[in-house]
Amino acid sequence: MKLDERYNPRELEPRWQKYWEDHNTFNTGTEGDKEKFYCLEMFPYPSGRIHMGHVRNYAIGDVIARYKRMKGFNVLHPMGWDSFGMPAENAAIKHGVHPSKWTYENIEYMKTQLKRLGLSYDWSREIATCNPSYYRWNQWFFIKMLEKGLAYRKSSYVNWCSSCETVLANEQVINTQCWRCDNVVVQKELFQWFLKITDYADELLKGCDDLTGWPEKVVVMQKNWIGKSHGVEVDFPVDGVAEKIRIFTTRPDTLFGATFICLSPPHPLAKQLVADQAALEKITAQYGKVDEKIGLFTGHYCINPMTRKKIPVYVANFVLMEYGTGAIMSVPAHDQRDFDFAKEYGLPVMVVIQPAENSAGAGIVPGQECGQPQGLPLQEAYVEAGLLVNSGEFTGMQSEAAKEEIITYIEKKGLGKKVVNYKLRDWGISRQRYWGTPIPVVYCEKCGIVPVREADLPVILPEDVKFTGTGGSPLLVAESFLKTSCPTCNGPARRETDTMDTFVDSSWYFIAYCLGLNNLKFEQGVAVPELKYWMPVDQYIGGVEHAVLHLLYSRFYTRVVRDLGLTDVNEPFINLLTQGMVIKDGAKMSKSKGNVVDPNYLIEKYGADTSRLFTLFAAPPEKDLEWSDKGVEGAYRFLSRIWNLAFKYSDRPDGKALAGSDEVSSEVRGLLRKTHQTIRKVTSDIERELHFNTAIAALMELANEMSSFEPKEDRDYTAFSFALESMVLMLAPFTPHLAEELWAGISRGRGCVSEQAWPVWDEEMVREDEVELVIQVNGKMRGKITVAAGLPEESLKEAALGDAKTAESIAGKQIRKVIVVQGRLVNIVVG
RNA sequence: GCGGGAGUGGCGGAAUUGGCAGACGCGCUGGACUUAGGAUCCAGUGGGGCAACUCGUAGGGGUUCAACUCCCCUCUUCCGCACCA
Repeated sequence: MKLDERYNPRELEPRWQKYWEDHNTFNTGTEGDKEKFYCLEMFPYPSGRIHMGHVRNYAIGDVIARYKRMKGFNVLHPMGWDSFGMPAENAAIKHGVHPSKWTYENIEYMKTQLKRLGLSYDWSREIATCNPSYYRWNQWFFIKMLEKGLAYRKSSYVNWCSSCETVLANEQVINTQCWRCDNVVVQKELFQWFLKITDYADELLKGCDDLTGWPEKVVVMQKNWIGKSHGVEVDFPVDGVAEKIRIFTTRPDTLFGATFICLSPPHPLAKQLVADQAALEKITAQYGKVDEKIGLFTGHYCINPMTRKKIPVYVANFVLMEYGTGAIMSVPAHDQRDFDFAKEYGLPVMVVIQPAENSAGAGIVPGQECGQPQGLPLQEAYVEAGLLVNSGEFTGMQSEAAKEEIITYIEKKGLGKKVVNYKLRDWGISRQRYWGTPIPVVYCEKCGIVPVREADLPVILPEDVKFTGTGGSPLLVAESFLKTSCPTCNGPARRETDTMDTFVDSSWYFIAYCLGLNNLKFEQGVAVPELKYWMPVDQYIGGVEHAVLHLLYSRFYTRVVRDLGLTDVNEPFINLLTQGMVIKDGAKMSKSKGNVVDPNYLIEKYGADTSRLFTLFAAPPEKDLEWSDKGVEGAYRFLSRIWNLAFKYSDRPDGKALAGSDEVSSEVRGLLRKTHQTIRKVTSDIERELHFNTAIAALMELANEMSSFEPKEDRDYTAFSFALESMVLMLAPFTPHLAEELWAGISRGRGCVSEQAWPVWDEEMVREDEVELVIQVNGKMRGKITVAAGLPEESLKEAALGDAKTAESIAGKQIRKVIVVQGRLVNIVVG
C-alpha cells in the first residue's frame, strides 16, 4: 500500500476502526495455549458523553491491552455500562423521557465515541447492568445470599439524603454529605436490606496484605475502613436495678479509672433508666452531632467491677449505637472525649496511668479522686500507655501487660470477655428509587418475607410507570408490579419496592465479562470454566474515588461468589492503577468551572491518536494531568514528523538484514544502537511502572536520531527501515491507527500491526563502544573525556589523571584518593 | 488531630543502586525558506558572569569522596479518615 504524502487522521482513523471491527481483531476466546491477560478499566456510567477523564482512563488501559497482546498474551479487554442510577430517573422527572430510553440512547452515543478513540475492546462481551439479562443474576446472588443468611432486613438508623430521596450506605456519606449531590445526610429509622459484609471483615482485612499490586494508599484506606480493634466487653451492674450495662473498651488497663458510664441515646437501657422521656428525646435529636458533647444523667449508678465504687450513668450524644455495645465506660483521665465530657458535667477524674519518666506526659499527678473540675491536675487526658497506678493488684504493671492480665481476670470472674470489633458495618443496599435492580422478595400476609423463586427470575422492572418527582419511587403506585402472589402459599402478596444500590451491580461486572451478557448462567456449586480461565483481573485501572466503595464491595462479592462454588479466586484485582485527574487551569475539569475540553472536538481536530498520545505523554498515569492545548499540538507535530519520515523512505528497497558483526559505518551502528536501546527502554518503562510518558519520550528521542540520519547506500536504508519498523511497532499501543497505516505502508504485506509481535532488543547491539567519562575534582565536575567502553578501573583512573584539563585543576595539590565508578566517572580527591 | 503523598527551570515533567540535575515536550530567542507565517526546518535556551568560574532540586542542619536521592528538624501544599471508646 502506498502512503499518502500527508498525515490525515480524519481519513485513516475511521478506516482502521472499521477494519478492526470487520475482522473481529479484538474478540477473544478461551481457546489456544497463550497465557491469558485480563485488562479492565472501570466501566462508565452512561451520563451522555465521555469526558477527558474517560479518555485518559481508557487510553491507559488500551496501551496495556495492546502491548500485552503484542507480547503474545490472550488478552481480555471488555467494556460495558454501569447503567442503573439516579441521573436517568432525574432526567425522566425533568424531561419526561423514560430512564430506559435515556440510558440506552446515551449508551449508543458514548459507544460511538469510544469507538472513535480506537480502543481495542471485545465488544461481543459488552454488558449493561440495566439489562434484565444482567440484573437477573444480581437478583440470583441476592437470593443465594438470603439463603445463606448474608442478606437480611432490619430496622435501623440509616443515612437519608432528602434530595435524592433515598438512603445511603456508610461508604457513600462523605463528611456528613451525600457522595452524589453534597446534600447533608440525616439519620432516619427505616427497615432496610443489608448484606453481611461484616462476616468477611477479617478475611477482607487479612487479604489486604496480598494486595501487593495495589497502591499503598488504597490498601491503607481499606484497612482503616475495616477498622479492626481488639478489646474487651465488661458488664457494669446497675445499682438497685436488675440490669447490667455491657461496655466495650480497647483500654482494659484503664478500668480502675472509669468514673462514669455513657449510653448511646438509642440504647435500649436508656429508655428504661431515664425517667424524663422528653429529655431523652431531646438528646436523641442531638445524636450524631459532631461539634458538641451533650449528656443527660439517668439518675442511676453502676458499680465499677474493679473498684466496687458507684459511678453515675449518663446518656451521651457522642456514643455510637452502631459500634461496640452502644455503651462505654468513661475514663476522663485517659481519654480526651471523656475528659471534655467530665469537665462539662463536673465528673470525677481518676488518674490510673502514669507516663514513663521523661516522657511527654511526665509530671502529671497520680491523682486521688478529684471531685471538682477546678481541682483537676490534668489539662488534658493522658492517652498513651504507661505505668498503672491506683489499680489494685495491677498497680505497677505496664499498660500492655496489664491489658492481658485484666482481660484474664475479667474472663475468670465472668465479668465479660475478650472481643474483636470492626468499624466496618453491614452494607445497606435498599434504595427508595425506581431505576435499579428490584430486590426479589415479596411480602405475604401469611408467610412474611418470601424470596422470589429462582425460576421466576428476573423480577422485571416495570416500564409503564409515571415519574412525578414527588412522593418517592413510582414503584410504590405501580399496581401491576406491586400485586403478586406468594411463592409459598399462593396467597396475595406485595412486592418489595426498594431497588438495589447500584454498587451491587458493579460488584461483579468483571465476572460477567468473562462470559458475556448473553451467556450469563450460574449454578450454585458448579465452577464456571470461563472464570477459572480469566479471573482474576490482571490489571485494573480507574479513579481513586473508589478506593473504599467499589473496590471493597467487589472484594466482598468475589468471596461470596467463591463461597457459592463458582470460582476459587479470592481477590478480584491483582494490579490496580489509580489514575490521576485531568486538571485544567489548576482545577478538575467540570462544567460548573467551565474548563472542560470536549473529546469530540479533539478527535475532529487532531484525531484520536493525538488525543491519546498527549494524555499518555503529559504525565505518568497515577499523577494528575495538567491539560495543555499547546501540548496537544506538540503531540500532533510528533506524529506528523513520524509520518513524514515513513513517507520519505517508504518506497525504498528493503535491504538484507544486518548481522551484529557486519562492518558498518559509525552512523549506521549509532542508529541501530539507538533503536535497540529504545526498544529496551520502552519495554521496561511499560513493564516496570506503566510509565508511558518516559516511554514516549524515548520514542521521540529515536525520532530525533532518525531525522538526522541521512541514508545513502543500501545498508543505510536497511538500518533505517529497521529503526522505522521498530518505531511503528512500538507506537502501535499508543497510536494504533497511525501505526496500522504506516505498517501497511512499509511492511510489504506482513499483516496488520495489531497482530505483530512486540520488537525485541539485542543486548549486544545496545552496548556502547565508547562512553563519556565524567571527571570530578573534590566532587565537582571538572571535565569529560571519551573513552572506550568496558575499560578496567585502573585505565579509567589513568585516563582521568592524564587529561590535560584535569592536570590543570589538580596542579600543585596532593592527591588523597581517587574514586572510580565503572563506566561513569572518576572523582579525584585532593587537599 | 491522625494517616498517606508531594515540593526540581517560565510550564508539564525526567533522573534503575547515592555517581554529569533539568531527558522528552511546551514556551521563548535567533536564523533559513517564504507574498505571508499561528506551517516547516536549523540552532540556542536553569540563574549570575565577558570569562575562568559560581549559585542552583521548599528551608535549615547532618552522613558521604559524591545527596533531588539517605538521616534529623522546619515550612508549604494536596488527598484520605475524623467522636470507632
